[in-house]
Amino acid sequence: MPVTIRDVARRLKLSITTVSRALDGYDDVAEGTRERVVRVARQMGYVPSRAARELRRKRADAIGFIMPTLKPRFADPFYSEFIAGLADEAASKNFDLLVSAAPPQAEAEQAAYRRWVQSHRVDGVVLARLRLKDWRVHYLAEIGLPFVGLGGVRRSVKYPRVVVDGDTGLRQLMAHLIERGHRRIGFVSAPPELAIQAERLAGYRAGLEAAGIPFDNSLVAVGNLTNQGGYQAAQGLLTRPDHPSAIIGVDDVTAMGVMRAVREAGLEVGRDVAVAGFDDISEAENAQPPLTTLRQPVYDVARRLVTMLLAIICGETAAVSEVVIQPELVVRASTGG
Amino acid sequence: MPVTIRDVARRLKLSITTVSRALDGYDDVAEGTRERVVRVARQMGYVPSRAARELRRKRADAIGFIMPTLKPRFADPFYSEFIAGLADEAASKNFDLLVSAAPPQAEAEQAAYRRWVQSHRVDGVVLARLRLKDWRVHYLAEIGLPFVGLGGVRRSVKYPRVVVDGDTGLRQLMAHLIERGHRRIGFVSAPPELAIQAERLAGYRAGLEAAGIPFDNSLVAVGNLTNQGGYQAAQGLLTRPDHPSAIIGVDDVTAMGVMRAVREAGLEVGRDVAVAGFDDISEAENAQPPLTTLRQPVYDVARRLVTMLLAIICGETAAVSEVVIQPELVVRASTGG
DNA sequence: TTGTAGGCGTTATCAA
DNA sequence: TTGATAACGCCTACAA
Repeated sequence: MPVTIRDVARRLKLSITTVSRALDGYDDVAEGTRERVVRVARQMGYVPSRAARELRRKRADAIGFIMPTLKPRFADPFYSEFIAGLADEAASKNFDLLVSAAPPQAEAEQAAYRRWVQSHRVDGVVLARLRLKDWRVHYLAEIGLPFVGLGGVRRSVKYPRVVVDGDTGLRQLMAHLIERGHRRIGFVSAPPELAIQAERLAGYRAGLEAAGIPFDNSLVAVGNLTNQGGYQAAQGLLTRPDHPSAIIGVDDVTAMGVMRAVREAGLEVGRDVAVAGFDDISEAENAQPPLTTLRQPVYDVARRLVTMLLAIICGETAAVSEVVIQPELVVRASTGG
Repeated sequence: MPVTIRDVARRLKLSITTVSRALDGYDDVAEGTRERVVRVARQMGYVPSRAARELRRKRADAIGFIMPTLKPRFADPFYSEFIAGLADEAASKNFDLLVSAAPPQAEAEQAAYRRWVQSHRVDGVVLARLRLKDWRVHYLAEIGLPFVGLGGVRRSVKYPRVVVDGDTGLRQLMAHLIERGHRRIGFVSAPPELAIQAERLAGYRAGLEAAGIPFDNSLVAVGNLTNQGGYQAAQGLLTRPDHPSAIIGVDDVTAMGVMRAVREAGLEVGRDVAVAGFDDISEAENAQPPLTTLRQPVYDVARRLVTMLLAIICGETAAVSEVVIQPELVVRASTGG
């Protein structure tokens, strides 16, 4: 049986009210009493019951994150780092992190969010992999559950977010490739419904335009953010006689698949075909050849998101509602660096 | 304001007792009443408050997992898949998964576990990356919080676990390499305090013995389960004139670092030096050359662990307390396959 | 500055 | 088969 606030009060011959207030740092408690209370409470190993507190305060002291998973096998390295960031920042503020998993846009995804919302299990959620039309945004806004998003469209519903500027990032990357002499640059995209896709494709197109190169739709192949998807899409691009001399993957995982396709086509990455990605997962640096990419500070972004979310939950209506982070172009050998 | 059990009772002109019992499926409720209760409750959108239930039942309906992280950057692909498995299985049983992160053996790790334990935030925890002497095992056993472990020593305290048989796995891998003609086989280990390390090293040694090759301690280099660690350790092994003709990484992440070192030494993986790992993370398959490894069904292992844990929590003292899973040798080009 | 008491939404005990 | 009622542990008006 854990020690409760009553036990502490009894021991001190004080009321539970006083103990409670002393522990919570109210200023209407005599300094001497507060010290005694704090000392004895700690010594007795008192820890408030979160269930009771939650019931009373109607706050779960927890936030949630639902990982977008694609069966049967899911191991996007992005998310382990992301979750570590969420967890660390939440813990530092004495919040817990609940994690669930669901395939995007499936019924299971709705069920997962609803489960938390309806049972008041979390005080807020972090959204990742936002879609251009995302039911989650409308749903959460409507029911009034605090949430923040990693990326997302700027037009529609406004919500607090951290945006890693894929548009600008891709312009830089394009400039880099064009400077290297590439004119036919392929792009293996994400599913079109994703916000990052729209943003990064825009950057890709802007990069072409800036160099006066006309956009050629046949150089864009659709992937699915997996290695396999990147591989297949790149194969399509490479089997053509006039294949592109450079291919950008919308993320690193995709780009790794692209590299595989290039090699299997009997071409050398970095010499015959330049390849680049987005994220800078650890795999990128250790690839052969190392992958040029746009680095995204995933861990820090995650912490930042939690900071923003907790500010909302705790009622500090922070003015900052959109943080834009510039990805860093990391040039490696895959683009002949 | 969410609808409570009182609202449902009032609407039905029943007592909250009856409603509660009807919803929980007790058999002392008239069939007709139960149907009405269930229908109306659903129609009113009633969802029990988890906080209240938790307070009353003294069960959190949640399990916890603390990711072992190494700052400043953490992105072990193993854990995103692992967490997906934990989350899916937990959700299917209507449990939530709490995730935290802490560097192994640091003070923060103790703090993280204690936080959950003392405030009764979780009904049980899943342990990964067990150490030979692991304070967590003793701590949890002592306070009586249910837990299960992925791997771990067999001798000491008994606890329910899933073991991926690294010993047998490494024997197979060794047999494969020896059959390929390798006699000088290096091993880049994990930190010695880890249980998987002891187990896999034992398999390595047994493999040597089976072939009548004497154990040479200088062929074992210490890594740290990171790419960088594998890289540096392998460098040490490769700078010697009589370098090994094959090097095993204690896990895939390590092996990827080994491959990098081999290439940088001007040698070709698979031809000059064979490399193999353990886990079969997606990176392994897509590596250049693809990495021979021992496949571990991470997602399924995670689900299994949760199943075992929930059985304990729910009082079904399942007889099965140790599940042994055989890893599958996947031969790829990195060992000249 | 401290204490009394009511209630958060459930479940469980005991009567009816 | 159903209904009062008492906890569970905490917070917070309000009273002293």
